[in-house]
Amino acid sequence: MPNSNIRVRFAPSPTGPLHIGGVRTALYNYLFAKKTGGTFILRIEDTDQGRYVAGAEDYILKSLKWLGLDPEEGPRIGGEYGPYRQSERKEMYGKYAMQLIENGKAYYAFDTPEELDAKRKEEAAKGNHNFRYDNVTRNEMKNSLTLSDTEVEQLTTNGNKFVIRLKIPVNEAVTFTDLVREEVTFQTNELDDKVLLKADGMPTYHLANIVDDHLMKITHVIRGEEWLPSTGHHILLYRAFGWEGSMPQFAHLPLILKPFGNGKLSKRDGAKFNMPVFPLAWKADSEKDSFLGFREFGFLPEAAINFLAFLGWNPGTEQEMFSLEELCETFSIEKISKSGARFDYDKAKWYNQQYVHATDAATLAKMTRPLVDVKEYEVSDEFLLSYCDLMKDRVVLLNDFLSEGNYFFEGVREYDDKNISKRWNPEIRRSFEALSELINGTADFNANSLETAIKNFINGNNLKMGQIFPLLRIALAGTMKGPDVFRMIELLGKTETVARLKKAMDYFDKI
RNA sequence: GCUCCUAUAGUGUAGUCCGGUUAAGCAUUUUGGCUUCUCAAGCCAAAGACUCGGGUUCAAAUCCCGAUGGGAGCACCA
Repeated sequence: MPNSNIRVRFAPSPTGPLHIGGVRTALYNYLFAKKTGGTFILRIEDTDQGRYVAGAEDYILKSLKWLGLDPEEGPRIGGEYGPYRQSERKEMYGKYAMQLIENGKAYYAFDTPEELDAKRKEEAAKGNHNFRYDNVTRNEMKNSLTLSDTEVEQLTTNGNKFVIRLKIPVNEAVTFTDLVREEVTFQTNELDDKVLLKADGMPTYHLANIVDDHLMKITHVIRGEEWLPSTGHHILLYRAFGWEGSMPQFAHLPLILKPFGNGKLSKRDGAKFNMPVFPLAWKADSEKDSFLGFREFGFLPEAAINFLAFLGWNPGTEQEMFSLEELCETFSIEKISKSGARFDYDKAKWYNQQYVHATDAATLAKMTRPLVDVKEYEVSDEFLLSYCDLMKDRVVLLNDFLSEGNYFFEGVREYDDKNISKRWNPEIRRSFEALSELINGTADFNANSLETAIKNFINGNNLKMGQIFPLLRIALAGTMKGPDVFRMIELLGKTETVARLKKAMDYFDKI
């Protein structure tokens, strides 16, 4: 149960997969709610029927779930302020729009999209490239301000199409205090008469958003900076409704910028730079509209959260690792930075590595299991557990568990020829044969006793470590890289180790 | 073009409100070293920044003004 009246909402539009900027907005809303003992609400803003994408709502819910950002109210969850899908609230918006018509804060407009388009082109031809439907131009357009009552009467009945526009007052200043940007001012003369209710009877974002935030008793609107320019309209709307007294406070978040070059991070940047910009995979009809997510790239949700939290916020201390719970305790809007943050994929990977290192092998094994199964490797849980324990220090992304030690699962596919030919000779071959015997004869088959036995063997035969270990490693793994050889041998097991040695010796002879 | 927002190393940021004890801290990245059978990890070290120009002041990254750069918005999309 919430123990404060603070209510925040995350209000995505189901037009496709939720990008990472949206996820961060959700995160900050969630953190603020938790920090203040308030309520985190999910509202689906699906007022544009043309842009609705099936599966998008599902995707949003799944993404929040994966990240652990569970809304307390929302579609499929319920709550006392529902419904939480705007398409299901359609009737209310019309009613509120009418209220503004009646008190003179809004008016009917009958200009068709085609007419408006033509008007814009006409103005552009005259050199005026920013035609606005505003407190000047509305006097020469087709609307209830310029037409006679009878004409308006006719045009609004009999199923004629019209929109309702907000009547922006002339020559006023709208000032508000943004929680991250301090005082922001807009001149009403610069604001256009936004459409509130579309010809299809659906509200635009502006109307639906204000009505719902009011009805849902939202106290703080935490959203992306792209909304800052329309906040003037929103405040005017609150005023028009007479709701200014209970208007929520605004906090506009800095944008997430492209990792390289200019502009804000876009969904195409993921494919372009081979990095995830969505939480989960999204499958579309076409290849180019399908994307992998943080999860598929091998990120732990905790790491994604920690990384995202620090993109535009920091606690002001030197602590960098924060669990979701710790973030809930530490988060504060005052610490949000004002300027856009570049998407730093290196830092994201670093966070993941830290989390992988801090996670116990059993948990990692559980997460690696599906990856192993996809590859159709047949390995026991016990093997996978030891494997994860052995390899986790050299893993950055979960998928590295496969690539870094693929030789464990599929045997050696390729030997490092160059490093073999430098070292291999008949004398060493005899040592290897003896070594193979030794390993085969080791009763207590574990890394420690193997180490003692093998080192004794090397010393006892006047050999040097450098003559044996590199070749031994290549024989078992194909490469000079990898974890502790003795632990490798232990994990491979006696039979497999001896078999690999035999195969390797035959191969080495041929180089 | 117009409106609004913003400006500390390659990147993310601390410090800016309440000017001096910090010729700027942390992390990442890069480079080098230690460790080690190798590769990682870990540890140590190095490199690297107050956008510019004016002012105010004994003193400015910090206050004021201007310029420049960057970003967003300007739909019957959200």
